[in-house]
Amino acid sequence: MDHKTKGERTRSRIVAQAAALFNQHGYEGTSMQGLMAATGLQKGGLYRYFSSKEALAAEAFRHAWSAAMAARIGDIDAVSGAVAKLRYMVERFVNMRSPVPGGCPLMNTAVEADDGNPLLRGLAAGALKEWQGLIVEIAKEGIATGEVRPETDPRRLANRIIGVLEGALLISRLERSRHALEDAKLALDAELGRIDASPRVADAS
Amino acid sequence: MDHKTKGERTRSRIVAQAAALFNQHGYEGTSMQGLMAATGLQKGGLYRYFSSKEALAAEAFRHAWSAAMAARIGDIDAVSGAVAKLRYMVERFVNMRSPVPGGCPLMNTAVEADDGNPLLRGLAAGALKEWQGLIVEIAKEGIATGEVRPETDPRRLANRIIGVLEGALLISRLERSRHALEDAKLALDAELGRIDASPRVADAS
Amino acid sequence: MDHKTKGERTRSRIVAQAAALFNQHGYEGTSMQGLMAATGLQKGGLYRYFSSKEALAAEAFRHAWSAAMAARIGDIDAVSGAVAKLRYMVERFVNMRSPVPGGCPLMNTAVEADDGNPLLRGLAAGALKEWQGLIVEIAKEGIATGEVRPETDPRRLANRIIGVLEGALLISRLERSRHALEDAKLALDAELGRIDASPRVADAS
Amino acid sequence: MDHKTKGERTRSRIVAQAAALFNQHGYEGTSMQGLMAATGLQKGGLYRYFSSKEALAAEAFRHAWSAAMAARIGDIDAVSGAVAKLRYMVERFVNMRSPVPGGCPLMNTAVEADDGNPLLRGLAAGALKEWQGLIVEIAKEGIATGEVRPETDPRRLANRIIGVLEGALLISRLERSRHALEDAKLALDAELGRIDASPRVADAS
DNA sequence: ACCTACGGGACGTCCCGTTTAT
DNA sequence: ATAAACGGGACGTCCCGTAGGT
Repeated sequence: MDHKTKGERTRSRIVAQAAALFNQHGYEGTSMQGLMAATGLQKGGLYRYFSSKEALAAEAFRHAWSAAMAARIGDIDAVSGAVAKLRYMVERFVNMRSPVPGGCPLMNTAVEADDGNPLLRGLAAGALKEWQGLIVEIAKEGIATGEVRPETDPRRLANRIIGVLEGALLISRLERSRHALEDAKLALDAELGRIDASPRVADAS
Repeated sequence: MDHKTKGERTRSRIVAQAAALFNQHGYEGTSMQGLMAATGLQKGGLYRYFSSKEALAAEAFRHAWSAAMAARIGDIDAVSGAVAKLRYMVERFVNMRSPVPGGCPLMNTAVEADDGNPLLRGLAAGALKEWQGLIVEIAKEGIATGEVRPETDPRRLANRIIGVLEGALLISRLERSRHALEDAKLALDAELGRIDASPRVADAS
Repeated sequence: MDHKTKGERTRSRIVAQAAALFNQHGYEGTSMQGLMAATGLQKGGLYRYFSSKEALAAEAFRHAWSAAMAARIGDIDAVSGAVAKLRYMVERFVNMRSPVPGGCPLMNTAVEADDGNPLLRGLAAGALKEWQGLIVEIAKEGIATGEVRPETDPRRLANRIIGVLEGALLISRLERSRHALEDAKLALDAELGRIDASPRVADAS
Repeated sequence: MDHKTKGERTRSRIVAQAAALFNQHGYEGTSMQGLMAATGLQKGGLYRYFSSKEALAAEAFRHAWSAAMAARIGDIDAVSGAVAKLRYMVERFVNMRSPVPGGCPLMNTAVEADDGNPLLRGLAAGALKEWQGLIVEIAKEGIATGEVRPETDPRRLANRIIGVLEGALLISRLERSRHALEDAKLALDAELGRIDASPRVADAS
């Protein structure tokens, strides 16, 4: 089925291994030497597939971001209801450990590249847009079906969720404790309850 | 009279100028050469005051963090009332431009140092604690005076405020727009309203 | 075909450019920084080819000395007759401008290295020997062919020529005038006439 | 009689000791540290007497040069006859060991300062002029008294003597042998014989 | 005249990212 | 895909000459 040539497999492997390094140590903090050690290839081998360290970093970011998004989305299509979908997403973010070591690639890349590398900055900006779009889409659908209060601003909601999660993640990383993340989940759950337009018996109790 | 020696003045100047560089480009992304250019000193001048790049970075972080905290605290003592103090703090965070270019030193350092430099990581962790402590103190006082609802958890409140602000800042930097920050202010104001135990006519309506 | 690798070309270029600097400013007076500026290379580039400043200075001296000797020898093989050869050599010394700026590498290096750097001193001593040897060879041949008076001491003759030329060069440099050198040529020509054993009509008059 | 204050004596001592260092290692090759060690004073002590390293080097050169000249002149006034005076001078140059270690200060300074330090170069040029002037004076007197052939050019004679001596000294230093100097003496003696206008019985034989 | 403070800039080592040859 | 060549530039140590304070 997915017949990949040997080269393609090697390339994928490099990207995955590079993603872990870049996400942990940053672009500047990752050396070709480190990449060689991690991939088991020589410099020439790496340059055969990627024209520069930056090109590899870009690819690695794309990889890390899809992996992160996949982990956060999970099997969301199987969840019914807009608010439930959003709760599901929050829950995944809080409880899944990062599929790529080093924390959230979006935060990592945004922070390092903000005053420097424009290519990576652009990729991070795009990633943010993608994540926002996803939430906006769900919210819009919820409004359309009447499940979500119509006065809800989907874009603001997206930024709210993303901001609260990323902020909590920052604190959690620094404290090496999950408390902040779990508190954030509680808060977001409450907030999502407030935009829920469907009558719930349980909540009233 | 605070007679500073020439050396002390030079040292302070180095720290301030280094703080800007480190905060913008990160520890790895800042070179001694860049520091030399920014300070107008040569190697000898720099290493006379700091035993290593890391030592200078540490001092620069402390400087950047005090500056950031000072900007966020402003004249908070002149504000009366716990909730008002917190609102004031949020307002400063959202509306002050960073006193040190490159954004929030806490976020920058935390992200870069998390999987690497332990010294800087420690400083960032300490900075977070300091900020949390400040908020906790205010909240506790508010509870003591009866101004703040007694069921409020000061620590959670602190993380909530910090997390929301930092998360919104991340988005704002990536979007190069103040919207996310301003939305965060609105949300936090509302939330602070909810922990306010003092009877307000306006709120009742 | 003499395919030089890129590195070999770079190396040669460094040596030639370094020779000019060292010959003008001496070993102590030449800095790696100056060499970097002159060659357009950075530390890494220089130290790839030479293990130390001293090693580079040694190579540069060898280069400067060959260039100086080549200039002084010129097309001496085309000149017939021992005395004529010597006159030719003197004439070249007096009239050629130094192929490497900064004057005679032998004098420069000898003076600076005499009470210091033994490596360079040794090279200078070797260079002197080489020059002496050249003159001695010519003189011996002249004696063998009967062209030069048999009582001539080749070694003394060599020192005489070299000493007079170098001494005159020293004065010329200090006076920034060619007079001393030209007077030295006149004197040496007369002296060479006196060791000439071949019957000359002109001389007899 | 020559009551010097303590300070004046210290100053003279510094100059004498510095002269030895500068003459051996050159201006660049001599460090303040070395001067401290040689004089037994601290930096502050040195700077009390001389405003800079260069100023001290200048003074040191003047001292070294007078010492050298004094050694070469010796008790020349007691020698009668211009040619005899010149022979005497040559003899002193060849046989006296340098009163300041490191060889002839004129050659040393001229070579190092030629493409660099203008102050020292100027002093060396002045020293050469002084030496030339001395010889010129003697030659002129000789011509006036009829002892020296009238067609002799005093200036050329001076350069001839100085050049031959300095050239021979250069070779001698490099060979660590007195041969070149002694050969130079022989040659100069012969040459001085040739400008001698007074009838000599011995020469005629 | 000592001693320390001050900032400059020397030389050197090591590793970086890239290119090339094979 | 390896491995060596290439040149860039990082950080660091040490000593330099000078200035002040005591």
